[in-house]
Amino acid sequence: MKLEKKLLLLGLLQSREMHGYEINKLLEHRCGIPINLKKSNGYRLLSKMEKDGWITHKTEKDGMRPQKRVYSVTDLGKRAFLDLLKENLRSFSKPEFAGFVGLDFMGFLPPVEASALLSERLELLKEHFRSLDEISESVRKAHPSIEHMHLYYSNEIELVSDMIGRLGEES
Amino acid sequence: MKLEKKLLLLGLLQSREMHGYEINKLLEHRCGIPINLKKSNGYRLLSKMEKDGWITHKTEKDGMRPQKRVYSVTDLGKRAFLDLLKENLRSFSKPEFAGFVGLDFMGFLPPVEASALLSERLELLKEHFRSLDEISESVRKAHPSIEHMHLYYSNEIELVSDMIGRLGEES
DNA sequence: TAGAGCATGTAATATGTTACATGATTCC
DNA sequence: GGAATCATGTAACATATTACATGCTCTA
Repeated sequence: MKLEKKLLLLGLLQSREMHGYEINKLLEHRCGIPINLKKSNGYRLLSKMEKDGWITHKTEKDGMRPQKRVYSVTDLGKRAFLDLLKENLRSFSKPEFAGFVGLDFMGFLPPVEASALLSERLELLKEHFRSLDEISESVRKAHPSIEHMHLYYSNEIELVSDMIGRLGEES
Repeated sequence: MKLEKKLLLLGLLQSREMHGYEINKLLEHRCGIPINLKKSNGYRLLSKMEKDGWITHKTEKDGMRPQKRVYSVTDLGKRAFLDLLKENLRSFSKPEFAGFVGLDFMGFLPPVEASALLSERLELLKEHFRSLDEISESVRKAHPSIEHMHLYYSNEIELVSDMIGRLGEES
């Protein structure tokens, strides 16, 4: 996972220079970003990459606001970025579907209960889907990952709906 | 993630008693299991769950083979299992798609190169898909998670193929 | 007789999260 | 005047992987 997080940070910093807080804000809501990056982990990775010479920072100050460390990617970092990028495109990393584990054990619950629980889940899924769906056409065009996730969630919604339907027939 | 791993272990142990090595063998190849569980982590979780009173073991020995610790789920463990199961069905945990991160940065590479890398990836994807596909109809019927993953991979293959196609037109 | 498999784990390391700390500023 | 936001991080903890250790048995 770590490598993908570095790849993401290097990619973002190459589109424009940013400081830690700014990146964190960007990723915090992150409905359209395929991985999770928490605040303190973000800062840690930036420090690590700076120590490794992949990025450098200059200190900036706007008026009376706290100092910021504005990072930019070094030549070494750009080479590292390309290596990470190639590796990422070339290889296939099995995603983990933690939420699927329970599906195989639904038989342990009465169908009515399982159905109710899956309906709760369906609502959450739909809500998340809508947030992806609201992303503008132009942004999505430039971000194939969002298109991917969009399709994933629409299928997931269909599958869960079907399951609920089948549970209804059983009871 | 940890909770899903415990859920999985408890579920497996309720279908039949097993020892650590056996569970690990089962999950090691795991083309049809939605999460990863490495050997030493498996042993660790079993110890933890035993310490918490969720499972117990009896020691068995077949002939001259090493002793085994055969685990079974306690009443407390069964209750914990049901709680974990309900929580898993009810909630929606965003999967992370580490492999998608690079897709948004393809523009940093010449289309021909990106296309070649994605073709490598496509082969790996197809190979994995075939291994899922070989799972028998009856096993898949009993494991909705496999059906889910199966659909996921077939879509993923299509998307990556399309991308390669589009990159071909660009160059 | 060498290597794979059976069976258990520990130790060291890597990775990630949560809660906490700080101190100014801006908004209500 | 109090809460939210800006901005940085550290410390403690939680989780997971890798490499290593042990020692027996079965197979080629």
